[in-house]
Amino acid sequence: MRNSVACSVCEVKECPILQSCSDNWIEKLSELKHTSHYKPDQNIVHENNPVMGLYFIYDGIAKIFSTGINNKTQVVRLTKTGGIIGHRGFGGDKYPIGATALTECTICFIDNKTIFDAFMENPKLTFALMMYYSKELRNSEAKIKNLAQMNVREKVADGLIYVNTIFNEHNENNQINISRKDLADLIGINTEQLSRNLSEFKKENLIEINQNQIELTNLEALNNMILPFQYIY
Amino acid sequence: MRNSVACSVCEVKECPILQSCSDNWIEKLSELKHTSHYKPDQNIVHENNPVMGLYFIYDGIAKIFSTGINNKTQVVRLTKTGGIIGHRGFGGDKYPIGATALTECTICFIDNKTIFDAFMENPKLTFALMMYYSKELRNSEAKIKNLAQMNVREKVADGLIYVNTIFNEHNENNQINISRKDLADLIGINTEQLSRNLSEFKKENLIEINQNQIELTNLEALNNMILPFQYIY
DNA sequence: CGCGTCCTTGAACCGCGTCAAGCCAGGTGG
DNA sequence: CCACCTGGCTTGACGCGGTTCAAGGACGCG
Repeated sequence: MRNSVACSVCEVKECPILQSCSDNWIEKLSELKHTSHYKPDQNIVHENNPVMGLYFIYDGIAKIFSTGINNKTQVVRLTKTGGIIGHRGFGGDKYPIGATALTECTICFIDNKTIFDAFMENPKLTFALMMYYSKELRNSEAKIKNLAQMNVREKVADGLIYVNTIFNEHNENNQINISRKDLADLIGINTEQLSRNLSEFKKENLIEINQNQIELTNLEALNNMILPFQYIY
Repeated sequence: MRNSVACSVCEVKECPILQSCSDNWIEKLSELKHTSHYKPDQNIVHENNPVMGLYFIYDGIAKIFSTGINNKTQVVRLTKTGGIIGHRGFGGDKYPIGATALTECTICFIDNKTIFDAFMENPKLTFALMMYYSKELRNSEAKIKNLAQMNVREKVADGLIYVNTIFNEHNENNQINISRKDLADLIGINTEQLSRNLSEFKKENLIEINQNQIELTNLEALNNMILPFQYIY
């Protein structure tokens, strides 16, 4: 179930948050953690399950969602290598969200007690996680404003760019591999509107579609579309 | 500019977050902090100003907002006694939001360096603030789902209840004193729709309006209206 | 009294969600 | 190999909800 200690240490050190710990705590965490692999579409966290601890993503991309009235899903965000899942539930008793793998994922789980002890003895760890929260909160509130003020066309452009930053951090090829449903749930619109707008974008040569996979061929134009929203916080 | 030490200590201790510090740090903070008073409508934090530190609300209610495209304001949340302003900017270089007093406010400011040192020497303080972030994040994401899934009528009910929890924590009289504009900006709709829906609520005896001040006379009915959204995270 | 600000109400327009049908690719079984 | 089914994607038509525009009322202030 758990890898050799040497390898585990290496893994913990690769997590930007966890490496804020002191050396002896990194070793400790490497022994106490629990690493698992997930296949695409596999469930990582079930909605409303009791909070058991935190999940640190070593590798892969996952969607975080929450199910609303009449089973309408809202994809809250995507998260990937270096990200955390379950921190929202921290301080509450149930995970307010569910998480599902979008790609192959390697994820490390650390239980409540262990992580709590680590916090108390590693101020830098707590501080690092606090900074993570701070960033998440800014993102979340930016999203509130976007949802409230953008029209559908702008939301689609915004969503495409967002997904692209997750899938192609270093602008590899600007291809994104995500289902229309997930994309629509992320943007907060229905799949039909999404389809319509993607078709328009295609006509305008902003994107290309090959067997349902979207390629952003004119990222700049998409960016310009949402520019007015970007720098006004 | 600063009160007697004794009184200051007392103030710091009254802040639920700050009292997580060790005794000597509480004294230290009492000396280094900077307390100010604000009148209604007075600005506390300007949007896009550089981040100088954190504001802890000793007393009063403030609105946190951010200005979007063509000066459309989004009121992100209200905050009151015991709350924090500016924590969103922490880790960034500019405050992503602005803050304005709604009532008379007493607010204590602690600069970046001081609070950072406090974090490093008081794990419990960092942890307490992290929990505060965690809660804020849950609220923020609940709001995302509400904005995406509620219709206007439900949004108004939700907004009224929210404002009431801020103004009347202990169900004093269920009267809320906030302008239509602020309420509309908080809910994410325009003032006209707000007016219409308030008029409807009035007809249905859910609220009463006396010289523009709203009283929630049937809180239960309002709660039932948004019940389906409440327990589904 | 006149003016400005905030709130309310009405009417018209239109963006977006919903419903319905068609398309396409992949999988299964005869 | 073809027939059929299924699930995801696309496109069109329609109607409702909500935004916008415009005008009028209530109230405070000089």
